[in-house]
Amino acid sequence: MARKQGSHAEITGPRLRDAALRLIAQHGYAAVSMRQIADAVGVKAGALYNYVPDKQSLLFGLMEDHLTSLLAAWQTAPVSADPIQALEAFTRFHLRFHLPRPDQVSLAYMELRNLSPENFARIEGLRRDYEAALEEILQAGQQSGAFAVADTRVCTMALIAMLTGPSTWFRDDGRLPQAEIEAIYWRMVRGAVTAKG
Amino acid sequence: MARKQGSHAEITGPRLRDAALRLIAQHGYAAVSMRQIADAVGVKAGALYNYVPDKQSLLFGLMEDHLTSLLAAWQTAPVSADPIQALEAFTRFHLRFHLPRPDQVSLAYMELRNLSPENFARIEGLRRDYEAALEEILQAGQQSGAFAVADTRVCTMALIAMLTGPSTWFRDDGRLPQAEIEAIYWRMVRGAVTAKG
DNA sequence: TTGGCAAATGAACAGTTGTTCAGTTAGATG
DNA sequence: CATCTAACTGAACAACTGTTCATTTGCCAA
Repeated sequence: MARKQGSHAEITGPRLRDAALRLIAQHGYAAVSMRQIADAVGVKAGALYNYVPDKQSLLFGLMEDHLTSLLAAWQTAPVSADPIQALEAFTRFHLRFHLPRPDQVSLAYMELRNLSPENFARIEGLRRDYEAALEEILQAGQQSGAFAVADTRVCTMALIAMLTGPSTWFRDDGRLPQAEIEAIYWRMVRGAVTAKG
Repeated sequence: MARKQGSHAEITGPRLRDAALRLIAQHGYAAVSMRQIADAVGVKAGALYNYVPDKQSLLFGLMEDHLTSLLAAWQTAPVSADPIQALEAFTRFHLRFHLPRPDQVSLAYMELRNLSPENFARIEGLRRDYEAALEEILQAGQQSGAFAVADTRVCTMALIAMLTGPSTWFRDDGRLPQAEIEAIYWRMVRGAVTAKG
């Protein structure tokens, strides 16, 4: 059989990406087979190749989509000339964007090693662009005297690692609501960059 | 051929674990085959089963070794009654233990999902024991008024995520020596827990 | 009603997977 | 020197891998 009802391309395509994202986030790229993904979609393995040229492109597409939409969302975020306000905006933006997307975060951080060299370079470039946004805020605050940061590069890495952590364990029905998570993390971020040496 | 010189068991065993650790850290558990590991050891795949019952036990053993030696090392670390000093000791201990062991850190954080349920529970228990050490310090400091921490559990996760980050990118011949990394991170940690709300 | 075509199937391809085990080898032991 | 045995090989197993493609299906438009 084929095509049980109406045109399927606009349904199977997104379903494929959804299933792949979920399964890869759960078990890892190498541990998930195209047949498992096809099963989750309700289709045979061969049909997947109507939507994706190969498994590697599927992974790359998921990671690229995540990072480009992250950067696009950041572009529309309000910027502040005040470094403290800018850093708070970044902190809250980062949490609000990442907490509802644990699967994408998982891919972005755990599947880098499964990208081909060319694909890795492109994803890494996008990630650097995002990190640069934070580092610019830190540099501005350092120059204005608002922050006391020993090394903006290291501080960038430290803050992003800290702020990305909760997407591993945060649950909507968990002990703390998202607003409180935001408040807790913002207080820690502010302290980390304003501490006098 | 077999046994080219002397008894091999005490040589091949550790070499197996070394090769497996390195390869799994680099490519991931599911992406590394027993034959690849055997190649790195200089042996055929069947020989590995003289040292390990199966692939899953190999992964579990590597992770368990790492976490038990982490906990053992922490046991011998000096404890301070002063929360600030205790937190600094933990910070420096964590960095000193993890920075030279990037492969073990990679396994401990990325391969949890490849453990069988029983093995996962045991590894997760060890990790909780370690996290508890930090949380106890935070609780003591909160009660004594030395720290201003909104939630010790969240703060524990945040600090460990931040402090484990550098083992991804730190290099001995990198821009900053380990002592400076320690200083930078300790300043950020101190600021994060002492910031007034 | 007919033809066109998007969408999916099912079989096949050539490798690879973890694991087992009878057989081989070479160093140690008597 | 003969024997023992730890250590390893090589082959085999059944299952699974990503990917291709001729074929089939069933909706749509003419």
